Amino acid sequence: MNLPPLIQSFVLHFGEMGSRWGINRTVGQIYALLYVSPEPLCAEDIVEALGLSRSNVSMGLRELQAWNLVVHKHLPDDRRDFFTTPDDVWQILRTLAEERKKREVDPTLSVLREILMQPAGSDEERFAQGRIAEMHGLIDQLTTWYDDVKRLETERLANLLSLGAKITRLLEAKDRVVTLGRRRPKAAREAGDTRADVAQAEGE
Amino acid sequence: MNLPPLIQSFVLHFGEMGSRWGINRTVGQIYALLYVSPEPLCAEDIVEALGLSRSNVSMGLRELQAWNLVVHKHLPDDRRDFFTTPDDVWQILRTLAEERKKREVDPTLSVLREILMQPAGSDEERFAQGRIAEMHGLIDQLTTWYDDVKRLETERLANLLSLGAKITRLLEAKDRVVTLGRRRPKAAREAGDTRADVAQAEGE
DNA sequence: CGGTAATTTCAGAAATTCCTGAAATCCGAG
DNA sequence: CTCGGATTTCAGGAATTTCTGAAATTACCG
Repeated sequence: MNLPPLIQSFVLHFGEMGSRWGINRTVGQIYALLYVSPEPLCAEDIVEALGLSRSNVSMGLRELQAWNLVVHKHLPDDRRDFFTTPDDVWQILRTLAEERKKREVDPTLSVLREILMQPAGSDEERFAQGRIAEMHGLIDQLTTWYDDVKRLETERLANLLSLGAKITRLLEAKDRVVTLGRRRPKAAREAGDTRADVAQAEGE
Repeated sequence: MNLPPLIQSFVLHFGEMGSRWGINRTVGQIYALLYVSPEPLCAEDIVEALGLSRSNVSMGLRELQAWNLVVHKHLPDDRRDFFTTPDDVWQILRTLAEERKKREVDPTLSVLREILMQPAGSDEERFAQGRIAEMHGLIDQLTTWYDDVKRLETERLANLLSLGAKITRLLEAKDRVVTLGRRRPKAAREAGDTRADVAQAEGE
């Protein structure tokens, strides 16, 4: 590996973390390298920087493409493929979440639903179904929330997070806030909420 | 493996998912089994149900204990160790999040901070530091939000999630809502927010 | 068409992770 | 202290995952 020490630490740590989250270490390293590079890189650049075999880099890039994590660029008058990451880290996070949902969460939900449809032949099985239903409910709520939030642009998403704290305090102070907007007609919501709406909804 | 088919599918799927998220397959299976069992199980029960070696089960349970994911029970007049999972799935999720934060997220933040402290010797390194700073910012915001939310009891956490959707609409309609409470003195915040506070803060 | 450079494929080697059985340790009871 | 059941440890074998080099494929160019 032939990199400035500062970049090398990042690449190595990122690879390490990747492998703890089920992502192949070298794929993580490739991503980290692309992430911190000012210009798009071609496969050969990556081979030189990380000291991997050409074929390994090829497989890694293909993996990253399959995850939509990488942007493919063509320079004019150059047949090589160049790659970068998106500029916006929030966008990267969204993509990662989306892909993992598609590959792992959604299939899990349908497996759980299938299990819940099966007839239980014993108390043991009935109990298990109860537990599985709880888990299904949890995942379902989380994904519903996620579906809601994922479309937000970066800036709004960041805002929502920093707001999270304050909403928390509201909830602690006053349970009824959760009825916010729940019984108001669709048309009114689409017209845009205002501070008055908030106060009104809370007061219901 | 010697289990009712319904439970077996769950255990197998859970093990499979575990392994995709960096958790050893059999550890995942052990957890799944404990999760759906109405009574605490001892190591020998697990050996029989899953067909693993006794030592493997021992290592798996120790791993789960290290992650705080398992509840240790002692029955009177029985020297064996029995294990269950917490009843509340949200609590399980919290524990999982907490442990992963401790082991992976926090160390990552400090590695990134360290990298950001180093003097950059080239433009390349300076650029990389900029990117790393963005990533640090992202993780930092997420963990701040998480620290805020993690203390919520189960019911409130569920409420917050279902609220997420509606807050989103507020944000879309009206940016200014994000100033909510931002410039109010600490004492006022600790006294607990009220609707009037919200309206006042927004009006600033 | 060849020629050439880039990329991909894939069988097997290398590395890593996981699992096991045998032995060691622990611990309460007698 | 000794016995016996429960649990843990750990070296090495098994299984899985990752990586590589050689060969194949692709695609552009003259």
